[in-house]
Amino acid sequence: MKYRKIPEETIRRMPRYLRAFSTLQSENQGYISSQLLAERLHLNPPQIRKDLSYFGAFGTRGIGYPVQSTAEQIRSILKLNITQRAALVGAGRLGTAIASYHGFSLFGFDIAAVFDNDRQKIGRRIGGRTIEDVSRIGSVGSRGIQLAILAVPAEAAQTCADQLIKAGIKGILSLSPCYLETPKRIKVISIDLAMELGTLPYYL
Amino acid sequence: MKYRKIPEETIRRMPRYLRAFSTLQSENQGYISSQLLAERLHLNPPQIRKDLSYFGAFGTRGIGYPVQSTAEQIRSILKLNITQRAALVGAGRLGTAIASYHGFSLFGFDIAAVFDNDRQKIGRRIGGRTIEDVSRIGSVGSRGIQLAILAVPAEAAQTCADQLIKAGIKGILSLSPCYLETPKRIKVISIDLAMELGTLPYYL
DNA sequence: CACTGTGAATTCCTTCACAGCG
DNA sequence: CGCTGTGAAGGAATTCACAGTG
Repeated sequence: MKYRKIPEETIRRMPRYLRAFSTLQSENQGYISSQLLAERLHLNPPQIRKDLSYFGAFGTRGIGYPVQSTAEQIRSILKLNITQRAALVGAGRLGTAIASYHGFSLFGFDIAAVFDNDRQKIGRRIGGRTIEDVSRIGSVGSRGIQLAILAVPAEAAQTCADQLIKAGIKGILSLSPCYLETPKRIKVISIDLAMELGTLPYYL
Repeated sequence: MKYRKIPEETIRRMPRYLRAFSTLQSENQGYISSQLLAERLHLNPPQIRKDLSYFGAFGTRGIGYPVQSTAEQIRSILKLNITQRAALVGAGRLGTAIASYHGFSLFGFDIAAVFDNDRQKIGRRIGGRTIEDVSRIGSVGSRGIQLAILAVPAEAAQTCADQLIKAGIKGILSLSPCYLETPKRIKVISIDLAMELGTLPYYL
């Protein structure tokens, strides 16, 4: 396909494809058609074919997509073929839940550091990591950490984000209910549970 | 404006507007222009004007939107002018974090019940509520609970969802990394932190 | 005059329909 | 033949440009 800008929405669906292909890998499936994959993911077959085709022709006509190699392809497109180290900032209840959540490893993430500003918490261990003083955030650059998960109170979020960016962080997943002011080169994904829940009553 | 279908995306932005207007209320601002609001929310002014105009003409030409009454309007559009009771299913680390998160109250949510299947946890209190046995989920209907937050392991999510729906739940916010099979009348919002994080390395 | 409200234009994304290939 | 890959069509959301109004 001649080059066309890859839609943002396609990128957002890629991890879904990867999860599906990972599952198929563990089921030892050899091939999967867009039809069958669509049923699993509740998408339309052409959507899947178009999405994947943005990155090249992975499929075999008449048969489908080879599970093994397509999984690898998607992993390398998303740069998840190498272990991605992430720092977790905030070791409160939410941070603790995240630190002990094993779902990240499927995508090759490694929560390589946990920071907090509470003297009580520093030095304690959660999810197998020792909580460090937030003042040591500057060390992430030298530790090969480019991503951060922010699970701090809204008031602290902007300050933490500033420190993280100064320390060389390139992408942030924020769970604080506020907008972060960041340079354009930094990719920020923001999730606010209350806001997501806020749309539900409308549909009642 | 003659009737036009309200875009899904507009609905998704409404809680953002509500949060902004709530803040403006507490700052005792009388009016706000789409221009200024757009700067706060990092949106374009016409976007905001169009979104709000789907629900009627709330603004005053030459001045802007009256903070107090627009906030009330949005609250009633989203059905957040009345207290919305929600059940939390799963009192693990994530559930505990959610139970003690105060951000929901800004939108008028009340976590009115917490369920878990772990005998160890039943009877204990988190976030001011007593954890109930998941077998009592059927009681939500009679307790005026129409919404649920699902924070259980992926394996348990579908079963819980089925029980919730049988009990009369109309909307679900799921934090489990899996697709829920539900009747079309049920609104489901699904958030998978690992998948959200999964897009970040792509942009590095 | 400064703002909102809104058709029209544009951009973006999805779906279709079928050509192309194993 | 059965599937993928893709240009073209269709649909949805955003942005523009300006008419309308307190």
